[in-house]
Amino acid sequence: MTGSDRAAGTRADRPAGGPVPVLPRAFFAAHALEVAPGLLGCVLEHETGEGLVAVMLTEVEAYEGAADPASHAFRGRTSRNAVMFGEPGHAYVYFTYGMHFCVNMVCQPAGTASAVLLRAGRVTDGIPLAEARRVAGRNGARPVAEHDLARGPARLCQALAIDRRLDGADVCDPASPLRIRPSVRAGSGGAVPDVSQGPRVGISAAADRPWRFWLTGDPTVSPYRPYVPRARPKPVSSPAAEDETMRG
DNA sequence: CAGCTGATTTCCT
DNA sequence: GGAAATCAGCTGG
Repeated sequence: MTGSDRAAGTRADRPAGGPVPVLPRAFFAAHALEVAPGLLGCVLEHETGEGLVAVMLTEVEAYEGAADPASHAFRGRTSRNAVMFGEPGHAYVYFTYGMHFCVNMVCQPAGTASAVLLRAGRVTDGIPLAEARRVAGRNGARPVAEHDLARGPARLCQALAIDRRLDGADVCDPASPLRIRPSVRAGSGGAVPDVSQGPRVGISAAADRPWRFWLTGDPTVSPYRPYVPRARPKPVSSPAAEDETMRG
């Protein structure tokens, strides 16, 4: 590497001597339904000791608070969702299914819970590092297609190494390890991809609200999966085992 | 390709 | 005690 001339400088959209471009906090102070489509095309970056991985967002979902039964904040503030009630422009990271992290961008002024779930993106920087993270911890270690690196909310977090330590991180702070840059698709002069809208994925409540937004036709958008209740994990298979209370 | 299942922790009723 | 803003591996058609 040549050092000073091109360090982190593969992009020419940064004004010389100016501040690092990040989305202003006012952008996030609005309603999630307004913020969500505006996030498409923006770039989320996470810088760690391993290096930088960046993804251009291609799929998001809006969540309200008290008025949205599908929101984690629907039943009020808890230790898990506390960040959703705070200042906009911070990351709300939660852990689910015993193994996965998902990341949201907090919207609305402090006191009003609202957020946008980041569901998918296209890795634009640090592809080898993202690949290594995605195959880590697996035995078969089959290669991951480039368009699958951040296709899905938990995969996106794994590619970016986002975990609960980043819950509350300020993505509007240029000095933050996790930050978000403005859209690269606006004003480029080229064709602007269309935004599609449809129901949110994997939720049982308010499943009819079309609050999911994605870039039409983008291969990194996750497949739509409606909510389906799962059958009981272990149905009775032995006739003599009627004593279900035996576990104490 | 559609459908099902295990993994595994946090939160809520 | 059970569901959850999920994913990967496997099965069968």
